[in-house]
Amino acid sequence: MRVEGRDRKIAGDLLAHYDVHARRLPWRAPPGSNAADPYRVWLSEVMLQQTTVAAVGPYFAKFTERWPTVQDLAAADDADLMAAWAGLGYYARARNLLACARAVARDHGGIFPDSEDGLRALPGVGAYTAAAVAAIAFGRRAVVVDANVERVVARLFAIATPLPAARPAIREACDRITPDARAGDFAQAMMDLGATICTARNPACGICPIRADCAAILTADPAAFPVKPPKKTRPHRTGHGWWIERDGNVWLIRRPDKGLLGGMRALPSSDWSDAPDATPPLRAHWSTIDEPVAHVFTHFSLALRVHHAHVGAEMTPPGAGEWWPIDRIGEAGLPTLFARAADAVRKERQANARN
DNA sequence: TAGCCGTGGCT
DNA sequence: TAGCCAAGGCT
Repeated sequence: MRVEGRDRKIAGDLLAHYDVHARRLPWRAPPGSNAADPYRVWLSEVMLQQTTVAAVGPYFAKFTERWPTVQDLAAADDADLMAAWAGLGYYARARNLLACARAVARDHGGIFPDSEDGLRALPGVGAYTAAAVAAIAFGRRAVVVDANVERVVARLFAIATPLPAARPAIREACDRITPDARAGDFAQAMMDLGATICTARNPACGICPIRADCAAILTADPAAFPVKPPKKTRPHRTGHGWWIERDGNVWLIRRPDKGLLGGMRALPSSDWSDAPDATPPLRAHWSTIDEPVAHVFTHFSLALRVHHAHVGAEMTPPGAGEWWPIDRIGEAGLPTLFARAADAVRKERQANARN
């Protein structure tokens, strides 16, 4: 697609602004250098999927220190990697991250493919991530459309069609304004703009570097773009979690790879339904913590009732699992729901000790 | 294709 | 406070 006229001006103005105001982020090459490491770009892009820059920061630092190259990551132990990801959410990303690193190491000699198509074929790399890595790490011209770009473009051209029907038009418009040179900087500039100025709520149109070319700013409510469909209400569910303790250890299981919190260490638990099975996994003298652990997932909220019991040295719970030292529970890599459950047990323990 | 899949911060 | 939102991918 040719870039000309107004479209060329938009990219020029945005890049000029970016040259001065680009956010300094750990996964970005220093200004003026072309040293973007594909491994770090890919890792950051996966971590940033549906996740804020602030949340990613410490995880990116931890991962790149522990696994500096894609070969190091490919050689990682599955459980170690899942534990390192614990708390960041969307755990399929971590499973795909490992599968992708191993594919790059095994099938590509440890070198990331430098084309969108090649990247797109890797596990966990979709249209957005393939375009972003191709542009940012390899300087390819690629049309990079994430939620930021979607918002910026929808406003720039006052696209009134509701999402997701507007996506083809948004992508076409983004293609038109994407320059042949510096496509990676352009993509990052668009995302910076969406994150800091053209925000979802209360956009700072007064300081926007491309406000002169924005159609939405001429409307009564620029923030009304893009038009979004109504959201469905989130159902509430309940469940039961079981803290089984023996000799200073707690019984942890590994959840199935697919589904909620897939592949993560966890307490044994019921399903999350309106009428969860409250049958304990073994016979013991059970106590129940008064206050359920409240947790909100993407598509439902949960109240987890936490039960705890001690068992004898001869007792092993049914199913696969491991005894984990309670004083090192922080290293188990529990997802947030179960980390909170463990915390609730610890607090109850302390309260009882005072009585 | 629309539902599934985490978490924490902000308003 | 309850909902909204964040550099999406998979099925």
